[in-house]
Amino acid sequence: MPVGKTKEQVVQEFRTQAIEAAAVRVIAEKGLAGATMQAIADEAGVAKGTLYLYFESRADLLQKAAEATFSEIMERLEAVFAQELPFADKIRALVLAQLEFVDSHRDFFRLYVAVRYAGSDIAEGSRLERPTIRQFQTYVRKLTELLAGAVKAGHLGSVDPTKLALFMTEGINAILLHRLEEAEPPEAEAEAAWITDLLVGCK
Amino acid sequence: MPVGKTKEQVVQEFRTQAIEAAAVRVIAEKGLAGATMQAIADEAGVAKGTLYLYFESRADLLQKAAEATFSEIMERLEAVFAQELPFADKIRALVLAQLEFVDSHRDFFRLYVAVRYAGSDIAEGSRLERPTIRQFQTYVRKLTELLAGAVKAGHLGSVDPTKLALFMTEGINAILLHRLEEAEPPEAEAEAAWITDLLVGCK
Amino acid sequence: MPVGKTKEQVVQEFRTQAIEAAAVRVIAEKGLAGATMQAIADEAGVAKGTLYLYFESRADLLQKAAEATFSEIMERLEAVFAQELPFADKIRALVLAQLEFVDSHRDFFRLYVAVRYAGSDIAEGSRLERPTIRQFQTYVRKLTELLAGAVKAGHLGSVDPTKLALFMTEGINAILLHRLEEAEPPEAEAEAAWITDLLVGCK
Amino acid sequence: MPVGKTKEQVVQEFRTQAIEAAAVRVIAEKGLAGATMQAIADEAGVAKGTLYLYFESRADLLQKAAEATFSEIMERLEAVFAQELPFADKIRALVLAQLEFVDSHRDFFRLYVAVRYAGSDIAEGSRLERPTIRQFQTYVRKLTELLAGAVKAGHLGSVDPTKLALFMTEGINAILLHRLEEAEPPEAEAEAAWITDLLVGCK
DNA sequence: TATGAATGAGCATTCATTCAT
DNA sequence: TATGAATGAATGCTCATTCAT
Repeated sequence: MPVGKTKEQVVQEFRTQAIEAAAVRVIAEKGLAGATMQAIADEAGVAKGTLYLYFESRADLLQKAAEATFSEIMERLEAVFAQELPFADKIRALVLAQLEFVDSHRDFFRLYVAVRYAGSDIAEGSRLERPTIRQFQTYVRKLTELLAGAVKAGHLGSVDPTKLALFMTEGINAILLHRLEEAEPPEAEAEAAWITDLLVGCK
Repeated sequence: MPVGKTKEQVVQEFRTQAIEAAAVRVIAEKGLAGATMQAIADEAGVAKGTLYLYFESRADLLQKAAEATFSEIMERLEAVFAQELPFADKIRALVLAQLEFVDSHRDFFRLYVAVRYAGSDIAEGSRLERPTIRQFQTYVRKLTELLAGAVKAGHLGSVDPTKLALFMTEGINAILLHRLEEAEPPEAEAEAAWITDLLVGCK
Repeated sequence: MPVGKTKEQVVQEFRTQAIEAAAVRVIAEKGLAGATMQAIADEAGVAKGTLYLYFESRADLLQKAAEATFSEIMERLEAVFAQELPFADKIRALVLAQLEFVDSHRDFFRLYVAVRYAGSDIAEGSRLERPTIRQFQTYVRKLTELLAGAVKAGHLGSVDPTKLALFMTEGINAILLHRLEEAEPPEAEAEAAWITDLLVGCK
Repeated sequence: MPVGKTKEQVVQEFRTQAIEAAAVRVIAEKGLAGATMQAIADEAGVAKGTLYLYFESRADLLQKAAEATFSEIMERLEAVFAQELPFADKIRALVLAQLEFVDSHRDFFRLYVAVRYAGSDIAEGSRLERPTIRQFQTYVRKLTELLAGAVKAGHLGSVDPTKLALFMTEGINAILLHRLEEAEPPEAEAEAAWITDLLVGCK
């Protein structure tokens, strides 16, 4: 196994991640418009030109930074989906996973919002592929399947599972955003509980 | 009665509104970053300099455009709040009002999102007042009061009404956004019905 | 004599002078760059467009305003030149006239300076004729003649009278500028006396 | 010793001076209002954006350009002040230094005048420090001290030394300006001689 | 590979000038 | 004659991107 090559790849990957993380921090602090290449380079402790060795353009960098961060939370959610759990417990676990992630990654949300809602301000038009959105859609699809199963099993009244999935997702986001502004947010578990009750307590 | 003066005011107001509407369309089409003064002027069919006769700056224009659009929907929602209606019907009416507004103002949402989530990219820092956000908060407060009453009256399980209000609001937004992308969205009434059931069917 | 015509001319002239005076005040207060057409129109209490009924362009307006103000002081100096006076007394009278004019027209100097030193910022290139400079040159010429006579008569050492005239003129300006910044400038007579002594006391 | 660092500093300083020199030439040719960033960049043979790598703003650039040029002549004058010379010779040497400087820096005067008289058109209000004016005042103060000593020693009649210093300075400027327009100006020495006689020959 | 000086297209904003009323 | 809304060229400035070192 060619160790040199591997070492290079490791370095490459490390740099890439460090820059993406820097971008996330800058967006969190200064907003999307404040996330200039210079600001990101400064935060990452590299020169402006270096960014172009790892990313094609600003849009590409922001895109990938978003992707990376999304991947992190998606991984956790996938883990929950993979567990064998009763429906209500699964919902609660999903909500909890999101709450905990946001609690420990307060920077993340600004980026989330930037990508989710100002997408075309990042990627020129809707020309570029938006893997981030695809990740989001994957999540929604899985949630939809979960809900569809629950409807069939009689755990839920008969609603369009896709729409309920969307409704839930954004509703949870609202709570996440609200938590970010609360001085002392309640325990994540308690919060997950009432949200679950709201959704699952309905017949 | 100074008729001349009135005429001027009418023209002034007309122009102001036309420019605001143009801004909303541009934001809808090109995003916040694409809403340059030139683009807005072109869309409005006036010269760039003319914008500055009616607005102090780009931030002011975007702010006012957002305000104006928000005011339109808030008016409808206020009307619903003012009606004497059973709780469930009121919720349904609120949801319906939002659905109908978005159905007939497809441009609106991009602006809504821009203001709600990228606010600081419009107004430098939080220096400028953000009346739009205040309007939004007014709505949330009224909804909160409505929900608090319902909790007290036993129509709802015991949840934090503020959080439920936020949850509902964003959940509804998700459905609104989804409708925008649907080729043939279902009847607004049907949609309002299941959302209401979801929220109110819980005990 | 066609009275109507005359009346119109009187109004025309009155307006012209009022606008020129407004321009002088604005320059005094805000500097040359701050003397926009709008600012001048506001100060004059007329609409922006009206300025173009009396002047061809901003350059023309500023030019004429300068001319008018220069004419005022030139008139006084001409009167002194016309008097029959011994050399030293004439010099003293000239200095005194300038001191008194500046004392009572504090706005004037800013304009003087603007025209004298930033000429090409008023008139595009040096394309436009500069009557103001001509007025200034007329004054210098007359002073030169006076000095030439004094040299011939032995009242002065043998210097180039043109250069002495320029030297005097700017030297006096320095004193005028300095007076503008003094809280309680000395009597104009006293000032005129030492300046005259300086120039005439030389053999 | 970090040679690399030094090299960078040298380049930095060289560029800075080249741009300042370009600014001086543009002001000399087109006046203050014509000295746009584009014009200065063109004259310097760099792109517009490059100017902002070396100067914070247009005001900063013009300010520093003025400062640099002023420093050059001030250095020469300081050298004269530092010499042990009889009063009259010192005056003559000061006048001569100014004449020679202007003879070899014909562009300078337009800038001098711009800074001296239109200062507030360069720096918004009196917000920015005006080191240039301070340099000028330093010169006037030193000259004032020299003159005060001469009055005490009986070389001059009893005049206010400050005012005489101002008078001299501007008077000399007039001669400098006049020289600029003369096709074949006389020897600088001869000119310095009569000016000195004028000032010192008075008792 | 890493740098950061240089570039220049693009932006918000101002203001002299025009012209329909 | 007087107005001031409309215009758009021009300005100072920013920042994504390139490239010589």
